[in-house]
Formats: sequence, C-alpha cells, structure tokens
Amino acid sequence: MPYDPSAFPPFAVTVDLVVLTVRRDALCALVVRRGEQPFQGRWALPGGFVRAEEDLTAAAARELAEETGLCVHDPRSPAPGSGAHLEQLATYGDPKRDPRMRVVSVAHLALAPDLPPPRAGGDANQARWSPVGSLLSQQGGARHEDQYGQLAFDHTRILADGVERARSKIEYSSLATAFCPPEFTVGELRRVYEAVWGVALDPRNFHRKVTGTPGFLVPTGGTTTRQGGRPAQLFRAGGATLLNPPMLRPEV
Amino acid sequence: MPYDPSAFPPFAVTVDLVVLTVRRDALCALVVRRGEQPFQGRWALPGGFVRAEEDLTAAAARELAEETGLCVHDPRSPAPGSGAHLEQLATYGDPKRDPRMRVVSVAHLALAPDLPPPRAGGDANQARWSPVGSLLSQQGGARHEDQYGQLAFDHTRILADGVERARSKIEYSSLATAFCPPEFTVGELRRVYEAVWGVALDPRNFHRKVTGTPGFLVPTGGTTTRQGGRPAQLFRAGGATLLNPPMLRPEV
DNA sequence: GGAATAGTGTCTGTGAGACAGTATGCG
DNA sequence: CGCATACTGTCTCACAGACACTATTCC
Repeated sequence: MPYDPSAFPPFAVTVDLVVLTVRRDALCALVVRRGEQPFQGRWALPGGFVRAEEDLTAAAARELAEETGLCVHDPRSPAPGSGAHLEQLATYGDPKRDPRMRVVSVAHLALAPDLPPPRAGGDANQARWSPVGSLLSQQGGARHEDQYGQLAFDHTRILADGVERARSKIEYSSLATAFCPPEFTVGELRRVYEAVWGVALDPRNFHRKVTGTPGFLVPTGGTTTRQGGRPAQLFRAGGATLLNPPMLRPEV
Repeated sequence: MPYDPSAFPPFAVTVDLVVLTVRRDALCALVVRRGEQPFQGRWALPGGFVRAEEDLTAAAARELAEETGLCVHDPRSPAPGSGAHLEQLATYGDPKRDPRMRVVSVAHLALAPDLPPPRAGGDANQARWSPVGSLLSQQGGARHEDQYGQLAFDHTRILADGVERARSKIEYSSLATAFCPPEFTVGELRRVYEAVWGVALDPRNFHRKVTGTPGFLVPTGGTTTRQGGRPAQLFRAGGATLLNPPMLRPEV
C-alpha cells in the first residue's frame, strides 16, 4: 500500500541536538532543563518540533541558533569564523519513547568551539554544558543525581551515539577543527583530540603527523604564547575534509 | 515550545529500503515499479508507511520481508544462514520531496547475498535487481531511459547515500560477508569487494590480508571447486565485526 | 637557571603493495 | 599438456610509535 494519503498514522516529528564542545580539556554536551511534564526538571537534549514547511536540517539549525546563537557552517563556503558543524546523526522512533504520543526524532550532531555559558533559549528555562563522561556514566547509581540524573526520554542513548560519531569522525576527517577557534595552535588541536578520545597523545608525533597531512592545516603566519612556553605557530583549517592518511586512535 | 501535543504539524513517516546485493560481479539494488501517481510507471526504492505502533527498524524489516522474503540477522546471535544485514541509513524530509503531502522517510540499508529474482511484493506490481551503475549514471541523458529512467522522488540520492555507506563500511567491518552465502571462498569474498568498490584487487595480497585478520574468517574444513582451478577452502564469517587492521580501498 | 611548551631528527616494527613461485583442479 | 585458480614467500616503501634533542618563552 504505497502512499495512501487518506489513511496514514499521524506522527509528530522533532529534531534533537547533540551539541558538543571542548571545555577545560573535557568533552561537553549542551543540555537543557525541562520545564514541563514528562520528565519535568530533568536534563534533556535541546530540540523541538519541525515546522510544517521546514527542512530537517533547517529545523536543526534553527534550534541550534535558538539555544546557542551559533550559525552553521556552509560546508561549501570557506568557513570564516565561529560557525558550527552540523550533520544528521540518526532517527529514533520507538513507539514508546515519548509517553504521550508517537514522536519520531531526527537527531543531529553539532560541533562547536568553546563558547561562553549558554544563554537560556526562549523555550528552555535553563541550559548548561555538562561533561559527557558525567552524563553517560549514570549506571543506575545515585552519584551526582541532583546534578544531572539520567537524561530524559532516550536522550542518553542519542548522546552516546553522537559522542561515538564524533570520536570516530575526527579520525578520518578534519572535523576536530570545528572544536577550535578560527585560529589555533597544534597543541590546542591536540588537546581537542585528547579530550574527545580521552587518551594522551605524544605531542611530537602528533605535530609531525598533523602538519604533514596535506590540506589539513594552513599556517596563518602569526604566533601565540597563550599556553606559556615557546610561542606556537597559528593555523586555520585547510580545505581538506577527508584526511589521508587518517589520524588513528591508539589502543584499538 | 517543547512538545505541545495539541498543536504539532502532521507528518507521514515512511521507511525506504536500499537493498544491495552482488549479482554477476556487479553491485545491484532492488527497485520496484510504481503502480500509482505520482511517478507512475517509474522505478523506485521499496518502502512504505510505518504503522502506528511499529518501531522504525521493525517497519524496515517487515518491508524487506515483503519484498524479498529475507529475514534479518540479529547481530547478537551467530547468523545461521541467508539472513540479511539491516541498518538505518539516514532520514530525508525535504518539504517538497513528495508532491502530495509532508512525508519524512527513514531510509534503511540492507545487504543480502545473491537471490533468485525477486517476487513481486503485495504492494508492488514489479520488482527487479538493477546494477547501481545504471541507476546512478542518469545524468539527464536519454540512455536506457525506457529501461530505468530516473528513480522516483529523491530515491537516486538515497540510493547514492546507501551505496557510499556500503562502500565505506566494508573497509572497516566484516559486512562484506553479508553479500556472501553462508559458506564462501576467499575468491568469492574478493569478488564482492571488487564489485562493491568497482576496482581490481590483487588476489594474493587479498588472501593474505583477509586470512590474517583475526576473527574475520573461520574455515569450515570443506573445499569447493565451483570456480574451476585448484579447490578453495570454504569459510564462514567469524565473530569479528570491526576489522583491525581495516581493508583499504586502493586509490584514495 | 628551571619549567613549560614548540618543533625536528632518528630509529624500529608493522603492514600494504608488487610480484615470483608452487599446488591442485579441469579440459 | 595448457590453463585457471588457490595459496605461500619475499622484497620494498611508507608510516606509526618511541624517544633524544634543540628552540624559545615565562618565572
């Protein structure tokens, strides 16, 4: 029965956002506190309904702007500044995932440089960056329960999928630069990899590898000394999106 | 406005299937001829509405069974025989992708061993395997137009995304075995890689690599001579799902 | 000077690709 | 026999990881 418009089950379609950033050497996700039932008072991923004439990506970009003020990179134009990377993650449609009605949520993954603490969006009374380690390690225990608790709905699962996507994607793409400001040093980029993967990397091999991959980094000519020590060259992201050879996660 | 159940835009949700197999050394996709408007008479990917109390994956598995008779592997149980691999691909929700109404389609990717020509499903009056090269190379030209034409809706895009997913996923996972019968030779597995990637591989290096990757292949003890030449050992898929080291596509 | 970070050089093991050579079936 | 396919061995180059060493800043 292909497409009988007169008799199809009614669905609500939402977008949920896994917004990741690196703050103080930790991978953090944006969560908002729910003001309504169900899961009132619990933390959840930001999201909302897709509008009637709105594309899915446009809905995700709109929600991202509402929650963070970030604009989205157009992947085709050389990114000027503090735009974010946005891509579709997966779709979650278990009939019981929302107790009130049938909701299909198209989750998106956004990667952003470190930002000032988020302003509360129009539709969320509280928002914060939380380390993903804390959000994902709630194995039924009571630790930090007041601080975080389990995320609402199936958002823990969605967050885990988003984090895994980010971890694997920075291996073979230049996406790690989306966590960095427009100009950054090799050391800053290395700390991004270390935070996302949760491992320590050899600074010397990392430097040789990352500067030797064509199209990954472009020197801007400037230097900085914001980390202490010898001044470091500043770079911006090069045109390459796929890294060849890839960066390899240790201990696989 | 998170979740106002009384006022959300109504959506129809469907699943579309990219079902791939390898036939006669070519990567082929399952297409069905549409019996209704719009795009009546054009080829399209199989698919249909998600039912009111049905999970997305269950809907995809149901459609797959209706079109091909295939059962889906449970990835957790050791796969006995000719089940298919099924995974979510991506979700397509452009407001204009269906001219009649707002339809969000959750596309799934299925990989199956070579099958007898498909029986027409209950909701499709014709079905066939077509080489993906023919389906994807319709650059506005008129060649093969009677045979294939452009796929209906945005299905060319969905198919292209599914093929690219399959091409990249057999690099770092053992998914290529999903294209093989329960027992197969190294040469047959190599022809799967060659068909999916569209390249020629060195049989000797391939053999050394694939038999040296732990957990990828398990010898069954039997041999076969169905390709002519010296009899080849028969294998079945091992327990490993992630290949380390990965198979690498040449010319990247 | 001492600590910290940036950047370069050198060695070694692993593995991919190229390809010689052997084994075993069919006609 | 020739031919096709299966399988093993060897060589070379590239690169990942380990780590010594130098450079430049701040204290």
